[in-house]
Amino acid sequence: MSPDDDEYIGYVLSDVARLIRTVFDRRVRDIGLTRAQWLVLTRLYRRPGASQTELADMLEVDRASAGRMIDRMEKNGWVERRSDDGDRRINRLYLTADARRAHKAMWSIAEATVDDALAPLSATERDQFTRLAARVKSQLQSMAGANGS
Amino acid sequence: MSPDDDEYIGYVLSDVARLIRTVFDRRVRDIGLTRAQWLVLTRLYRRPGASQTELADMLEVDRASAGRMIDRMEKNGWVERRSDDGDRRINRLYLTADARRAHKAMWSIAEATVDDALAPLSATERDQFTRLAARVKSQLQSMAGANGS
DNA sequence: TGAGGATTGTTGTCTAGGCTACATTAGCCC
DNA sequence: GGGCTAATGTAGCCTAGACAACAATCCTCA
Repeated sequence: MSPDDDEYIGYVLSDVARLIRTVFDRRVRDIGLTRAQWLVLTRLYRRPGASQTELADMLEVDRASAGRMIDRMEKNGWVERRSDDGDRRINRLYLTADARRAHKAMWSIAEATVDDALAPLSATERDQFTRLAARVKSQLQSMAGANGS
Repeated sequence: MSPDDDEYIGYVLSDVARLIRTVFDRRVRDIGLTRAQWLVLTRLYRRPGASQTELADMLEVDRASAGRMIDRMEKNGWVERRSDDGDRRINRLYLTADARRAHKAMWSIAEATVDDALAPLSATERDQFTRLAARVKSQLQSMAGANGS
């Protein structure tokens, strides 16, 4: 493998993720949510009342990054911060009615986007691809968790 | 497939790419280049004297994004802008001696990182994974090129 | 009970990328 | 030549994420 090889898996994976984000964001631009924000939405839809740290864990993202995401989404009326009785450090997060309504629309766009992206693959290949990617992901998670190097 | 499924391929792929970037950047932090900057380096190593637009095309990235990347790398002494004789709009890009030296080191770190990430897969599986990802990528490229939707 | 350590969220500073609008410069064609 | 169009790079404004440092709060244990 050489730096000259455009098919190097490392390149390809970053590209795939960037392209998915770009395509998805373009498709849903008129709704006013981005892909990353929609991920927040799916998480809070399932677990309303989660704290910011819990949300960050679910998204596997920095606490600070999650906090800023919530800032944006709160400003735009998608998410509400409510204080926790009993622990004044915690913000409990809830979706607004608008957000709950948008959830379904966004999900079907997301599904269609991924379906389109995977269209060239057969059902079997999709399955293989998904399973292989999941294994790579969990390997990376342990590498990232192990404090680098 | 439901929003509740953490193994949804759409989630997994973004996660894989983000984790690779994080792990790689952490490993090479002391060198002073990030993964994205190292990608620039590999491209200019192969094609010294490329214009900014050509570089943007090679990276499949916005012209503006590429321009800012070059700003940062020029400031840090990795890249040089030289004006073109004959077309005053164009900046021709060249690596500095430092950058050419760093190229090899970065490449082996990149290779090791990807190798580690793919470690759980057999040789055959790696191959499958790479080929499947490449097909998904080219599908996404045509989707992104086709002006969204 | 009170001191020290852990947790939670925020802020600052950085890279990275996208889109739009724009000035400059080339090229082409009348 | 002169005017239109295309290409090039830049700047402004936005999201997104990482890391570090910090204040407020909570918890544990001596």
